[in-house]
Amino acid sequence: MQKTMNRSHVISDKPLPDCTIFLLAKAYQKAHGQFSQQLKPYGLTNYQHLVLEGLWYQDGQTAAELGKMLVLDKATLSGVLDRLSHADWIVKQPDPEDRRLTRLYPSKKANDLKDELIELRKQANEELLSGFTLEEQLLFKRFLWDLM
Amino acid sequence: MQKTMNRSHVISDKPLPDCTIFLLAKAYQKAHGQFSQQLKPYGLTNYQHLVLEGLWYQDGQTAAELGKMLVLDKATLSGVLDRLSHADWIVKQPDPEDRRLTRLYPSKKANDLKDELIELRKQANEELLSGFTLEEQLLFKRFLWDLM
DNA sequence: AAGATATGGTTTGCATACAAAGGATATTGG
DNA sequence: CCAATATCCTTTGTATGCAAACCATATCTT
Repeated sequence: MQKTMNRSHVISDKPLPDCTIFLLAKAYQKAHGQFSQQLKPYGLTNYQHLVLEGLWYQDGQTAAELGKMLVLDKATLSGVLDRLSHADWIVKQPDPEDRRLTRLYPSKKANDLKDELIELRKQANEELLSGFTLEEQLLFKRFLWDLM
Repeated sequence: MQKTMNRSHVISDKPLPDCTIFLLAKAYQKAHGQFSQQLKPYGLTNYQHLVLEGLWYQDGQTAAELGKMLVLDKATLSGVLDRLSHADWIVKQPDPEDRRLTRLYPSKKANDLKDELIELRKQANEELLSGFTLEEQLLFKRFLWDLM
């Protein structure tokens, strides 16, 4: 019932070591998990934080614009925005010129925590890459960037 | 400390380019999306395929063992296994020695498609990394590996 | 052996991801 | 000017991801 070990040359008893998709998933899983822990005290999720950063970068955006910028599906974004506005992190304001549009703004509560929350992300990134040299970090980010 | 070039130096009108967590998420999003498209004709999802690979690598595993191997939460795995067995991709067999355990086996249907499905993953990985040199590919995988 | 504890697996609850359909609101073409 | 079409956003349905609560079943302790 054992079928030799044709493929999947094991590295330290883990399988699929040659599957980059798997590695990507797990690297993301780890980064996501770490950051979400740090966001917990604020009652924010990763995507909610991401949306806030998007709005700090450019407020008054419509949901569609934000979705393009953050590469988020409209359906996904719709729910995130809903929870963000209910928790008073953002304000949804219908565009008077085109009533299909909803323009988005960070709330006062969000702006009061802006510096703190941006710093939090920076530190999370540094922590994530702390095992790499500066050169490796740049190379790694370039690789990720090129994948998109 | 070293907060030279602040954040968000825009590259081609996209924000947060210095956020590795974001880049990781999007790289994963892309890889995941591509592979899931290729799996669609088989009626399999990425995680379902992953579980099958895990069982081909070592069948008769318990859900807990598989979860450790694939770094999947047991709650998540529970649902995946349920759908896999309902669609006749795997067989759940309670362990007679310890009735808490459920041992998992690929079904005949799964084994008949084994080579095809493994090849599919290989090609998806090659496609994903096709823009990189062989050296870059190795380096990139090493980086991902080191993150875990 | 009985109670406490540990382990395996499922279920629940909430937050995504994404396809697909739907509703409201422009815009456009004849 | 109106029907066809396009756009924005929401809703629905399925598949995760993970924490937490929950059974059932060992195992350990006394």
